[in-house]
Amino acid sequence: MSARLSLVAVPPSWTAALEPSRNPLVRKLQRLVSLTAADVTALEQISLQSRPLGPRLDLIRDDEGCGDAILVLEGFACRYKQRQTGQRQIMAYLLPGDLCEVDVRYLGRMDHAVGTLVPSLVVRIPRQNLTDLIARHPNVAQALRVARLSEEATSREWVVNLGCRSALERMAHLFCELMIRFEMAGLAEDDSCPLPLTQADLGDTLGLSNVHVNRTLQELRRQGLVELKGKSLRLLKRKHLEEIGEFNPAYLRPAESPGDQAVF
Amino acid sequence: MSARLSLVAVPPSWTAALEPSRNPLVRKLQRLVSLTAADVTALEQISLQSRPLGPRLDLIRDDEGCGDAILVLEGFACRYKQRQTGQRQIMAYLLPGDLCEVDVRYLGRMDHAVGTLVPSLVVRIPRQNLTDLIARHPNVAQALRVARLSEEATSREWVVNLGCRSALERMAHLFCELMIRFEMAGLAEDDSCPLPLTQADLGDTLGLSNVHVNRTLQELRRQGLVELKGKSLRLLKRKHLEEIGEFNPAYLRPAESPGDQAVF
DNA sequence: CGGCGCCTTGAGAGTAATCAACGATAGTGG
DNA sequence: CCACTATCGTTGATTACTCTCAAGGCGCCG
Repeated sequence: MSARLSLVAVPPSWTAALEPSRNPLVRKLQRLVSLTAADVTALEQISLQSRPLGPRLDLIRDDEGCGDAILVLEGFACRYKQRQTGQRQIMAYLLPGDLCEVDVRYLGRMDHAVGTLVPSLVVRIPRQNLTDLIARHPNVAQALRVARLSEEATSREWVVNLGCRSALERMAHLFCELMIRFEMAGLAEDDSCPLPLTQADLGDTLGLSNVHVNRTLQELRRQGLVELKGKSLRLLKRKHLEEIGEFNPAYLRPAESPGDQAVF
Repeated sequence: MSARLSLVAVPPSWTAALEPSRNPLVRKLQRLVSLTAADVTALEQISLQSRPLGPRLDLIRDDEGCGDAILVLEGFACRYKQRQTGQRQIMAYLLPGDLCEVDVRYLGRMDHAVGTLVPSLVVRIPRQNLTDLIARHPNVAQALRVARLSEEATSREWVVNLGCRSALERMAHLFCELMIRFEMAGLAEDDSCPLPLTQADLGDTLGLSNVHVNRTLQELRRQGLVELKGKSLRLLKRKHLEEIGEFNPAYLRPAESPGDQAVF
């Protein structure tokens, strides 16, 4: 409905391709490659079968054999592993616009789960639909490949974060990363973005206890670096925060001048 | 030379495709998909320009803009990040048979380095050669995609390892992973494989100090779980070790019945 | 033989975990 | 509208895992 209103409000010369889409997947991919109107329509088409889900709901279980992909449109989901001890480790966040491919077909059974952290709007995309989309829309295929490179790099960054940074540094790095990712999905402004996670969720992400997350957050606040209230995060001294976390956004953003085609 | 001997020893009906290759890349990919003789020849062809390199040598620097891929034939290399503090975190190992694509063309400058840990035999593959190989050999392309899924999963496993496991558990998990990876490259037998790393290298992998690596190793030895001497690792109680590390090899091995084509 | 790199060991410090309790907040039902 | 309850956030005290610093030993290579 608001989409139609804005169509009325803007000059009629604006085409669908130029019109900024409300779809976070479209917004994200448009930052990676240029998409045609047909590409955008196809992406919006595939996002139609969305379902609202509650918090803490599994989308894919550890032992499940399904090969569907998951697209998050709103909310916050994650890949995570539950240990026998009860400990949970979050391996990756799925923000609005993130498409989560599941490798179960090639590497045996799933060894981790995918689930929502907060109430979310997600689409389950049958593998065949995704295959068709990619076959018919080479721009989209290319954009998805680049997005995947970024996901891989993000995973490696998390290894570094967990492996050799202190609690304060880890949290600073995570917050800087989240801000950029929300910005790329068109969901952040003025150095602030949604952060609906609990401190326990952050702990399971950063490899810290919830108590220590709390104290680390207080330290960040005390230093006037961040503001975190009402499920919203604001970076007050972004440069400083980036220094603390040794954060370099190169792994999240496309190169200035895109290079060759991704090979595989 | 031993290759020619075995050719003599086996029935003449064995073709080049059936003859087990000495090339670790071929051996690895053959476990993922079936390759034709032409596929094998092409892979061996691309491995010809190998260079022997000393230990601790950078193959790709942090700020380098090269888009070549790196193939390790012998030795031990890694992706790593050097912090300003001097700390190093290893993000991934490159074992014989591992092909390391560098994403620099899509995501700005390299933000980490790739280098040898010990004397190694590596090939620098120009991007164009890799593109050609993949275009002409769909089986190889498919195998490389599957191998990449496995690398991604490995990265996520390392996140879990660093995020929520104790020193002993981490090390147990890493050793189990290494054993399987060497087995897939045809370089392990009887639960033992090469491990030419120093304790400092292990520390930079596991997020532990070299002192604590030493003590953790002693504990594993004391419990009769592993034997580590002369740059060779042997798992004495593999099942037990897998339990300690909660190790599930699913992420390293292909599914019993391969599924559809990888999508992108 | 000397030097260097690596492994080993001891002592002390520190970061973060655990345990426990209390306060704040929000959603629920009477 | 308010009490009730559950979840989440906060705080203090204690424990422990791991780090840092320091020194000595061992083996290897020039």
